[in-house]
Amino acid sequence: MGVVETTKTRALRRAKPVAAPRELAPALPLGEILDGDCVEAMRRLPDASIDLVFADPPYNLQLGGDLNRPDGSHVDAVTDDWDRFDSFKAYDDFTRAWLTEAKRVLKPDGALWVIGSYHNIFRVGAILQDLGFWILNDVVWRKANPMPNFRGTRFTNAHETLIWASQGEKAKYHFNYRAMKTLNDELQMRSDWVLPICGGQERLKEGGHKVHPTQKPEALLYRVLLATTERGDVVLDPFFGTGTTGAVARRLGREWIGCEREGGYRQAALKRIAKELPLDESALTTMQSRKTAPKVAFGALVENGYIAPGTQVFDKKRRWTATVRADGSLAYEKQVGSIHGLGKDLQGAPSCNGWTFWHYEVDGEVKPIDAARQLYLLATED
Amino acid sequence: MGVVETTKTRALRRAKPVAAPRELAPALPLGEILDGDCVEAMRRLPDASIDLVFADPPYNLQLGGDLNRPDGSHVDAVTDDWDRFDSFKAYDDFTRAWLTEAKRVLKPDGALWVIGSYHNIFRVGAILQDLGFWILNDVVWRKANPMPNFRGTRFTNAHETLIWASQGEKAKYHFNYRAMKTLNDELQMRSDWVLPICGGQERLKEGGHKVHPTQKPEALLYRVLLATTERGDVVLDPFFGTGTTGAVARRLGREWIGCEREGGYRQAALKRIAKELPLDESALTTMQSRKTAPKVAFGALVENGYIAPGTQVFDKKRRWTATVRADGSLAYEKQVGSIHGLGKDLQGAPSCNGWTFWHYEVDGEVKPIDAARQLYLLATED
DNA sequence: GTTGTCCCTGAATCTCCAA
DNA sequence: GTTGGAGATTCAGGGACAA
Repeated sequence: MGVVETTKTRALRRAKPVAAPRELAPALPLGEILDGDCVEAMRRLPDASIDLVFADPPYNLQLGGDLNRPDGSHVDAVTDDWDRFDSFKAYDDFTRAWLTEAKRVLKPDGALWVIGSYHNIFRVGAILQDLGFWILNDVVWRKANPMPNFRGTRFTNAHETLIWASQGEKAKYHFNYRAMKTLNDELQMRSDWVLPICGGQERLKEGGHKVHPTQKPEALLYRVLLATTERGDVVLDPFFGTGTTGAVARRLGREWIGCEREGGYRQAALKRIAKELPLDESALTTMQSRKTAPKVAFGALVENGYIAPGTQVFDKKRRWTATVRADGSLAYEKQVGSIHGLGKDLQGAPSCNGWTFWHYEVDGEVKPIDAARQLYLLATED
Repeated sequence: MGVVETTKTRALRRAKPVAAPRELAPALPLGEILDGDCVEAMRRLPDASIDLVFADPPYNLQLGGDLNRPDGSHVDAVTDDWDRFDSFKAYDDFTRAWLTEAKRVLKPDGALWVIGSYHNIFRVGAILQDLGFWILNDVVWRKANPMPNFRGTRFTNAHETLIWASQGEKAKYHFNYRAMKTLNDELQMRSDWVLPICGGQERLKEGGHKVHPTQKPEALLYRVLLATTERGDVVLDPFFGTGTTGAVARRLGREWIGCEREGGYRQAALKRIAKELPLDESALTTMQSRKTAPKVAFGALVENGYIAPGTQVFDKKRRWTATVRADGSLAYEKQVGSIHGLGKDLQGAPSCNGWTFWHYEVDGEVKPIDAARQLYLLATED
């Protein structure tokens, strides 16, 4: 077992040139959504060709009748055929089949993420252990705004579980420890992540109705991909849906491949991903060493979309204009640092409050980045 | 399936008199720690005799010392050269054995809690589903102060997972919804609980060393028992350790039975529990949900003068104003019905809680008619 | 522009009891 | 076993619209 830390050597070896990624992997259908059953689709991929599998399989919810809110309104539940299985046995067979293919296509140092709820995650976890995957962490997505339990019969089901696993006990894997620590205010990133559910502008809708019943928030994929892939890595999502994985992969400069049976989802995903703009190089370079680490949770603003990676920030007199990078660090020419550290260095000052020093434009207005922090604090207040 | 709420009837039926609990359940070794292997020990208990099982099973898959096969034979020490199949197989057999006994001794409306980490919880969860247990919630214990990941190779493992399950899909179970809501500042209790790990005064030590490596915090058991048992219920802990379950059960006026092989743990547990003082009756009275309060017919309020016949009642927006009739029915134009039925019909809703839907004026103030019921309940208590 | 209110919605295994 | 009536039950965020 062992972590392959992000090193320049490794980045050079693994990262595919942005200009011509296909030259190094001619057989891979990068940026394509494979039609049909995911097991069959994965069979078309070569062995040991994928860096990361992210899977959001059907949960097998086994819902009973209708459910109404106390105000009488009806809850729009997941009733799709793709979530129905005849028995645990049928679900287990299905799970074993797709996990087996996932294991085959993954590189020896590749990794797997699966997300699920208590309906399915225990079965998935046990089966992936049986297949030889080695669990590295289980991660809890604590929903900031879950649906309540309307009848007062149980605890509010306020979280979902992700499993992160390597190819085996002795297998290598990739973990961007520094980037995670930077993102988490210089504290180690924990196994519980508080993130809002997918709604608002981010939620894909057509004719006023949600396109997909279980669209995942981009912030979740953002953290997964930033934590466990490098630029140019190939990410496979066997249950692509409306393409959250593809959209975030493209934004972060990762290659992606999807599998999806439903034509409607495929169309929506392609349209969505086409609109996504890859971040530029300097925004994507994440922290490599302790020395350059920012000391604040500026990264959380970036992760949650309050400040986009690539945003230009500048001091009030516009003497310096720096670029926001994906992990919340800033880059100015060849200098890199936290919002505080870089501001201090550029001014040659003994210290600097980056929150008030750096500004950005929002809706044509210049504001200190502290304004974004205030918005974030308001939104995440307990 | 269904929640059996705390009713006076049920409390009377279930609760054993504090003075002489054994008279009603002479065969149960209440307040005792059974020696030996937990499966064998549980075999000594009668069918359908236990209200709640709380289990904190061993999960070190590399230690065979805790493993016995279902036939009673001992599993040899697990060493590195064991292949993973044998290791998982042995753990699964062990898990199936104790869960099978747990299911047998539980009453039809009893429930099971298990706590574990990613090493074992997926196997335990899948097996208990296979045995017919019905998962009600998975609950995340989010540790306020987890041990950091010293080597920076993974996410800080900052949580453990609990599974709460009933005897089956259609089985009844007990959930003190109102008590949980009260405990959580009048918001529904969620499936993620933030609690500190066990340390300080609470942590049992002997000669400066902790007595048990995985002693659970009492706050965790407190919440579990308060949420899913009543006073006088019998709680069984098959992996008793140093007796956190017994200590909290005693404090909360629940009966307990433990199983523990290690004499040292048994001694420490008995000593600890003896020091525990049961809370007095008034401290143990928890918030009752409306469901569990004695039922009051709206007609009784009219009959007793809390609402006069002829009173005008209306919804919050005053879309409809109805008249209270002498028998407790409501009349709106040509429609007549109960407080619930008429509210439902007028709104065209699938259902309606008339107590909160209808309002009336009292002393110039608009109040829901539920206010009158509260007054009535106060006046007729005991 | 700002504040307040109303309305809608989200992977949900969501009632009990008598007849 | 089923059926029907009585009765109990919700949190946070976003968008639209009014004041």
